[in-house]
Amino acid sequence: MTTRSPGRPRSEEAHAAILDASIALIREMGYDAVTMEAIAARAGVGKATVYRRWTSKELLVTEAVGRIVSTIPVPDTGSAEGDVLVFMRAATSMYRDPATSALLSGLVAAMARSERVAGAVRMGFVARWREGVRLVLRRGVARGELRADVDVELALDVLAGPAFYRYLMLGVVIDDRFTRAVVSTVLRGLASAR
Amino acid sequence: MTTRSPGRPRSEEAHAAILDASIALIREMGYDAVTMEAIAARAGVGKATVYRRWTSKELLVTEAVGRIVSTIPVPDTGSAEGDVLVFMRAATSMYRDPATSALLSGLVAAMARSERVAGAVRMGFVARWREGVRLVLRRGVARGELRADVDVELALDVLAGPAFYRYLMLGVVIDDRFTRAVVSTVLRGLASAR
Amino acid sequence: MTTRSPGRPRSEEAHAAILDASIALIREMGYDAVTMEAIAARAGVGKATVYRRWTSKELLVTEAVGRIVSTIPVPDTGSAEGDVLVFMRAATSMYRDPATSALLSGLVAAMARSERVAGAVRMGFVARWREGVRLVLRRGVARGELRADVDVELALDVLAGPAFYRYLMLGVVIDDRFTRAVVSTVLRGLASAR
Amino acid sequence: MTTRSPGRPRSEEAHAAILDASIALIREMGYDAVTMEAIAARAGVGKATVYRRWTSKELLVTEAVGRIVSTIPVPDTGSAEGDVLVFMRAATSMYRDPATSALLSGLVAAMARSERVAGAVRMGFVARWREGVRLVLRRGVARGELRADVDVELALDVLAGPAFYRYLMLGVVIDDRFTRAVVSTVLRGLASAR
DNA sequence: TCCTAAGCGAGACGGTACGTCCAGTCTTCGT
DNA sequence: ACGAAGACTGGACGTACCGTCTCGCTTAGGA
Repeated sequence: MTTRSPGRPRSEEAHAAILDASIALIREMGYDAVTMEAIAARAGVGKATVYRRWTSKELLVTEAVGRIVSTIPVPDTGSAEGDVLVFMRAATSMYRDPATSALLSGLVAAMARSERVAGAVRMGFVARWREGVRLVLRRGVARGELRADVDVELALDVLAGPAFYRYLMLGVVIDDRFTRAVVSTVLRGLASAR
Repeated sequence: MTTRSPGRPRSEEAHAAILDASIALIREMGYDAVTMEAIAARAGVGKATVYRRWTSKELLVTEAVGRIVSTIPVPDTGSAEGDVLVFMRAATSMYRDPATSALLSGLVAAMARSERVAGAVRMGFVARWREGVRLVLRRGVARGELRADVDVELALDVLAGPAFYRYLMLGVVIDDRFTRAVVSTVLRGLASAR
Repeated sequence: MTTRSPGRPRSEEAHAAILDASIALIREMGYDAVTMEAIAARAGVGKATVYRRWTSKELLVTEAVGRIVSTIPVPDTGSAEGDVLVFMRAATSMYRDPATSALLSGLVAAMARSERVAGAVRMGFVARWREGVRLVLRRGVARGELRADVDVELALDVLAGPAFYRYLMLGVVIDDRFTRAVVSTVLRGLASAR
Repeated sequence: MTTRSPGRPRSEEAHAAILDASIALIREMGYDAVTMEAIAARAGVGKATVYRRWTSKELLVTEAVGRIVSTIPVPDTGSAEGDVLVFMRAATSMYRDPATSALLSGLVAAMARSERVAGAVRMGFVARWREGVRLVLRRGVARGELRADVDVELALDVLAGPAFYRYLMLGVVIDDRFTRAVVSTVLRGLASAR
C-alpha cells in the first residue's frame, strides 16, 4: 500500500556517508569551520546530493548531532532526586564531550536563524530529555516526595537552565559537583513540607 | 603631558555612525545577516575605517550592544526576593526587546568562536548583573532571610539560567509570570528554615 | 500478422519525439541554450533513452538538422549560371530559415570539437550540395560555357564561401541580390574567353 | 582634465596576467576546455577580478585573441593582385597558427550567442582586414587594373569567404596554393576588360 | 607656510564558499 | 528487455563577503 515514487531511490549509502562525514568534520574543525563543500568531498559525494537532502548546513548538522545523542531509559533509583540526577548527568555530559559541546553554540545561532532547525532540535533530544524528567518529577509528586502543586514545566527549565547558561555564557566547565548542587537546590524548593 | 600621536585624529562622527549602523542593521536583519560590508555602506564609511577600530564583527557588535544595555542601581525593596526581582526583570526585558533579543543567539556563537568576544561580554553586562544580584543575595543572608551557607555563585546561575535556556532553547516568550515563578521557587530553596 | 511483443512499441515514437523536441528547442532557444536535459523533458523521455541513441548533443542535432535539409534535384535551366543559382538559393535559404540559421554557428563549433560530428555534417548536406554544383559546373565546361581548365573544387569553395562568411562573420542577412552578385562575379572568372 | 574615478584603480598587472593566462590556456587546451576558474587560477587572480573586467569567457577570449592578431601595414607591391595577396596571406596564416585556429570555431559560436562579442570581433581584426583590402582594391580601380564599377564590399566577401568556409566547413588545411588560386580567380572576375 | 603623518571614502585585490545547473552514468519499477 | 523517472559523481558557473591594499584627498601638529 506504500506509494512508491518512480525513479532511482535515494542512496542510503550516500545518506550515511554524508552524516558520517559531517560528524567527523565537526569533531575535527568545529561547527563554523565545516563547509558543505568539505562535507561532500569527505563523503565522496556530489554537492547536489547533499543539497537534495538537506537545504542548509544547520539542518544537516542537526540531524548528524541527533545521531550522537543517546536516548536515556527512564531510571528508578528510589528517589526523585536520584532519578533527576541521572538525566542531569546525561545532559551535562554533552557539555563535556567535544563532539557536542563545540556544536552547541552554533546550533543555538542556527535555531534563531531558522525555525526549521529550531523545530528539529526541540522535537529531538530536547523533547526526549524533558519527557523523561517530566515523568520522574510526576512520580515524585505521586510518591509524596514533591509538593502536589509543583509546576513541572517550570521545574524542567530551572533544572536545565543553569548548566546551559553556565556553559554558554560563562564558558565554565560543568562538573558533577555543580550538577548535584543544582539538583539539590531546586528539589529543595519543590519538596513537600515535612 | 598626554602623548599626542601625529596625523589626523580618528573621526568621532565615523565612530558613532558605525555603531548606529550596526544597531540598526541588527534590528532589521538579525545578527547573522549583518555584514561588515553593509555596516560600512550604511554608515557611509569605508570598510577600512571599520576594521581600523574593530577587528571583527563580533567585537563591533558587542560594543554596540553595550551601548543599549543600561546599568541598574542596586535596589532595596525590603526583601531579598523583591530586590532579586528587579534584576531579573532588567535581564528578561532584554529577551523581549527586539534590539537585544535578535542579537543574543549570534552573540553566544561569537563568544564560542572568539575568546576576546567572550571576555568582553562577560566583563560587561554579565559581570554587572551578577555583581548586583550577588550584593542583594549577601544582604539577604546578612538579614537572616537566606540560609547562611547559601552558595551565592550557584544561586546566580540558577536564577539566570532558566530564562536564558527557555528563550534560546525553547524559543518561548519570557513573561513576568515566569520570572516571578523562577525567583520564588529558587528563593524557597535558599530560604532559612523559619 | 502484428507480432504481440510486450512493452516495446515506444521505441520509434521515442526516437521521433526526441528529434522533434530537439528541433523545436533549437528554434526556440538557439543551439547553445539547448540541453540534453531539456530535450529529454520536452520529448517526455528519460535522459538515458536519449543517450542510448545519440552519444552527444552534436550528433543528435546533426541528425535532427539532416531531416530538415531537403535534397535538391539537379536542375537544367539551360545555362551554367542558372543551374548554379538554383543550388545557391537552396543554400542561402538556410541562412534565412530560423530553424537552420540559429543552428549553424553551434554546428561549426561542434564540428571543431568532434570529428564524428564533422564527418556526419560533411557527408550529409555538404556533400550533397557540392555534388550537385559539381555536376552543373562540369556540364558548363562540357558545353563550352566555362573554361576547360576550371578548378571545379576551387569554384565550389568560392561559390559557397562568401555567404557563409557573410552570415557567420558579419552577421548580415543574405539576400538574393547578394547571391546573384556572387554567382555572376565568380562565373565571370570561370567563363571561357568569348 | 581627465575625470578620475575614486577608489583603488584597476590593476594593470592583473589585467595583463589574465589575458596572458587566457592565451596560454587556449593554446594548451583549446577554446572549449578553458574555464574562467582555470584562467583566474593561472593568472594568480581572484575570480571576481576576472568578472569585474569581462562578463563572459567569450569577451575575454575575444580580447585575448585581439592581442595575437597583428596589424598589417597597407602594402604596395605594384599590382592589386600582389597587394591583395599580402592581406590574404595574413588572414590565412590565422588558419594555420594553432593559437588562433583552435579558437575560430568557438568564436563564431560566441558571436552568434552574444551581440557584444560579435561587435568586438567585427570592429577588431575583421574591420582592420577589410579596411586594408578595401584600400588596395580602390587603388586598383584608380589605376585602371580593376573595372570602375567593381562592388568592393562584395569583392571583400568573395575573397575572405572561401578560406573561411574551407577551414570551418571542410576542415581542410589552407595552403598558399589555394590562397593564390582564390585571388587570381576573383581578380580575374574584377579585372578591367583589356 | 610648508611638511609629515595618519585619517578619510571608495573600491579593487586574492580568496573561499556558496547554491545552482548540466553532463553523462546508474539504478529502480512498471509494462 | 525496454521505457520513464530520477538519483548519482563531478565540476564550472556567477555571486557575495571576507579582510587587505591602494588611490587621491583631508586634517591636524610641528618645523
